[in-house]
Amino acid sequence: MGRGKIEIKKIENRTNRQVTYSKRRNGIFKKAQELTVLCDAKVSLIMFSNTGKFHEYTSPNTTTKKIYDQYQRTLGCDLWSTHYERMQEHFRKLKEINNRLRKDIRQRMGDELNDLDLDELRGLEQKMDDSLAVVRERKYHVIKTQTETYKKKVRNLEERYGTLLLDFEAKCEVDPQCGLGEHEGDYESAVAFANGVTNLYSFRLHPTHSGLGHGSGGFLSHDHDLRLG
Amino acid sequence: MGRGKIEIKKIENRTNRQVTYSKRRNGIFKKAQELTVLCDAKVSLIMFSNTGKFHEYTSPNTTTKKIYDQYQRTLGCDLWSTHYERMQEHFRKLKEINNRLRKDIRQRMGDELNDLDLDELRGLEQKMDDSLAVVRERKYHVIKTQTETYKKKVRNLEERYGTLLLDFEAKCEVDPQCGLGEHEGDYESAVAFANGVTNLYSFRLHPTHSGLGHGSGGFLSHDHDLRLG
DNA sequence: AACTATTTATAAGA
DNA sequence: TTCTTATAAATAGTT
Repeated sequence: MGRGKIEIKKIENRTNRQVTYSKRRNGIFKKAQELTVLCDAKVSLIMFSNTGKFHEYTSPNTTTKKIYDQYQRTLGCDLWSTHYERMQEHFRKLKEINNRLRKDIRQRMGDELNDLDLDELRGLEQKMDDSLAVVRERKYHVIKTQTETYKKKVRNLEERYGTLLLDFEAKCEVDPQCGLGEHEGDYESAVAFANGVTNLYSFRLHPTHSGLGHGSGGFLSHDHDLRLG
Repeated sequence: MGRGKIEIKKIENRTNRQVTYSKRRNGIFKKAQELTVLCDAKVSLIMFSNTGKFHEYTSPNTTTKKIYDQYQRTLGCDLWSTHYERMQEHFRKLKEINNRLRKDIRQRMGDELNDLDLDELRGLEQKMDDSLAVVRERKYHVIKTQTETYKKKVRNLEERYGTLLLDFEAKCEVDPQCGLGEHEGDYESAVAFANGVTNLYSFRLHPTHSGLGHGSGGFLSHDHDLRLG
């Protein structure tokens, strides 16, 4: 219908194709609208041009979604249903796992023990006992590591302080006027420092204290708050 | 286009409407197909007649679902997207909860303790210790209950057996021919049964056994397998 | 379903 | 793009 008959095959001229698309698109939309009115039909017409441009016609009194829902009902579902069902299945599994985990935790917390029989209770107790041992072990390890670290720091500081003190003593012998009055008689402790003899240091500075307590045993007691830093 | 011009309004004659629907439907489908070829477009055309009959045209090399996906992408979501996104959000939350639960369990099992500091370790230990106490308590309770139940059953059976024995003795006195030879001299144990004196029964029937052991203490030991039924 | 007189759509040109 | 118009195509009413 036009000045000349055309063959139904892709129009190679870009402009021409676009013009034809535009014209025929309007033609189809008009026909769809007419069909809707004349025959009281529901139509959903979605088009994407070669260039990705989108146009649609949907009969009044309905929506694209409604038509698609009806489409799916008519064809006995599809489109989303498989995807949807897979999601539902995934949900189901996740929830199941979740519930198992929750139950496990609740049992390990001592709730919800009522449906466990004696064997299961003994198994649970055993597991928890083992796990508790691991946690204790780990805690002791952390305490030990921290203690060692601080011991080393203290020793290092003591040594450096002792060395400094010795340097001062030496300097005072050469120049008696250097005036470290308040340190007189500290030579002994300075030597001790230099050798890292902590107990002497502790005893001399705080004769009423029992020292830092390292190596005195019992520091692994789990009721003993040993935060060191 | 036809013998006469028609007004675009619903055709009231049912047959006429149906015929027109059929003719024009084919017309639109043909136009859609031509558009697809001429302009290299993608078309999805879904129609429901007045009577609910369904027809569709979809361009080759595509599917209704593909076109709808593109449709939604183009319109920036809709139709399913909100639902879909809600599902995704739900998924995310479930997974997160799941991971928290898993981590909690792993820590309670003694794995993955490395990122806990001393305080957290002490807290965990305390929790596990408390929970373990609850589990032990529950186990002891189950053991106790089971033991009590079986004790009662044994007592009840003893009593019924004893009563039966007494009845027999009485019957034999009235009719000495009743011939319970193998039970002669059992009167004493029968009375004992009737009074529920288990130890006597046990002792007389199995003089080398120490009885059922109830009330002997130590049966609450958790290393003692006490399955009773 | 086929026919066909007419209306409508549109290809090509402006 | 849009308008024009000659012509192809669609189709309303009829058979």
